Amino acid sequence: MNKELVLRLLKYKRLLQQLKSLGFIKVFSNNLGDAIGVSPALVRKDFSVLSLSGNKRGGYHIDTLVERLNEVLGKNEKQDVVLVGCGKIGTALMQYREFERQGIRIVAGFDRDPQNVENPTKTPVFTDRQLEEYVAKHDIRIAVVAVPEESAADVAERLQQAGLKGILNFAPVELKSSDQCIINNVNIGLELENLFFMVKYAQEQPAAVAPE
Amino acid sequence: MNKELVLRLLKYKRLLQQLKSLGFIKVFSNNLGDAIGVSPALVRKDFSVLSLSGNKRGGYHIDTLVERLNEVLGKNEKQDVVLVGCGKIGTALMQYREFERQGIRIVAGFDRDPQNVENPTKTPVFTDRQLEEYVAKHDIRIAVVAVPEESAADVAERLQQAGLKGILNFAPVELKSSDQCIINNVNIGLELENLFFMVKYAQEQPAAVAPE
DNA sequence: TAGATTGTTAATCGATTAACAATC
DNA sequence: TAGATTGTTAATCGATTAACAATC
Repeated sequence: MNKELVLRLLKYKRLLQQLKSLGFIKVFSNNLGDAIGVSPALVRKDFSVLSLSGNKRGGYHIDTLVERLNEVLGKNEKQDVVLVGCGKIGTALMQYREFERQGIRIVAGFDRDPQNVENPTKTPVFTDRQLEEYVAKHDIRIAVVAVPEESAADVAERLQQAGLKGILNFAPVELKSSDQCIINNVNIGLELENLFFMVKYAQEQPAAVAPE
Repeated sequence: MNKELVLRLLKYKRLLQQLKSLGFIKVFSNNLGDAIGVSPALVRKDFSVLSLSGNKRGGYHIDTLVERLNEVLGKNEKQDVVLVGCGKIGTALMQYREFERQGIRIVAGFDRDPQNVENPTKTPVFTDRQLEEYVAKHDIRIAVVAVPEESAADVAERLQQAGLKGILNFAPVELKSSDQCIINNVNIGLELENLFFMVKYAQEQPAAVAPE
């Protein structure tokens, strides 16, 4: 179960739910492959790993797929997270509609200086000194980190000490996963620099580029 | 030149600049490897691809590395971008300090409804009807997209029509690169769902997890 | 010199794909 | 039946790593 595979499964799931809501009943591996940008063979392989099978002629039954994907990916589990760092990015995330749509809820924010946080939402924002207590009390497993670069490493350390199991990190530092805690880094600046380079390079050497 | 390699090169560059500013003169492949989380062999391989060489005993000279990396990655090129969609995430990005630190500048924002944009910055926000004109006039190559899911596909289409070469997409839809235009998707919800799964899975099957 | 590190080759590894028999 | 699609195996591909000779 590597990250890429899981991301594909999540994409299948989203897509299938959409198809279902549009009234589709079945789907072929090449439809799915086209839609998420992989080969039909890989789609079939992924499904076979999940012991999902289709019909030799009629493709896959969407309901069955969705059901099994929910089973594997864990549908209605509690998905509560805390947000550490309520600056511009942080508060934007507090209002991010997509989270609730995916069943994810930011239950509390923490900031070094909660007074200064412009918080138009109902989510409470506490001083970061209460972090450990809150996390323990509410059995929080996952945190979103949106603090400045300087504080990121310390915050991550504290979160791991507090027993958190997963961190989604927006600070522009590459934090490393440990056995106790899995960290996903979203490095916006890096993505954009990468894009600049890919574009420049594609212009110089039209043939040699392999996006994604 | 695949994406992973470019990301590593960007990370080397950042790290080396930091080391340099701390007064370091030289560095070994295993220092760099540890720092960015890859094997020393890969570091040496990457450098050898760039025809960078070190000293059999004394490691690599930081100045030489930085110089060559700037050469390859294109140091002081103009890095102007436009922002399409000035909602919560969009305006947060307008104020994102890390961009200017990396020499990236958001020169203009566009929104369907510029009146409603809370814009505490000097960056002008225009109506999206002016997008094509602005982009042509200022020779903009790259756009950051932070519009709602529903509009993302249309906006991407318009941007490609307008001749943009690269898009960094924050809308929760997977947009696909074409020959004309490279698209990097940053799907925050997906990253977080992924994290939830990885954490759950790691708990269930401690041995079988491979983060990142 | 002895020890350490580079540079590079060959081996490994894992993921993806081609291809095709099975079969609806 | 003829045609299309699955399910799976073996081949391919590319990236990473192990290992070691070269050498400072």
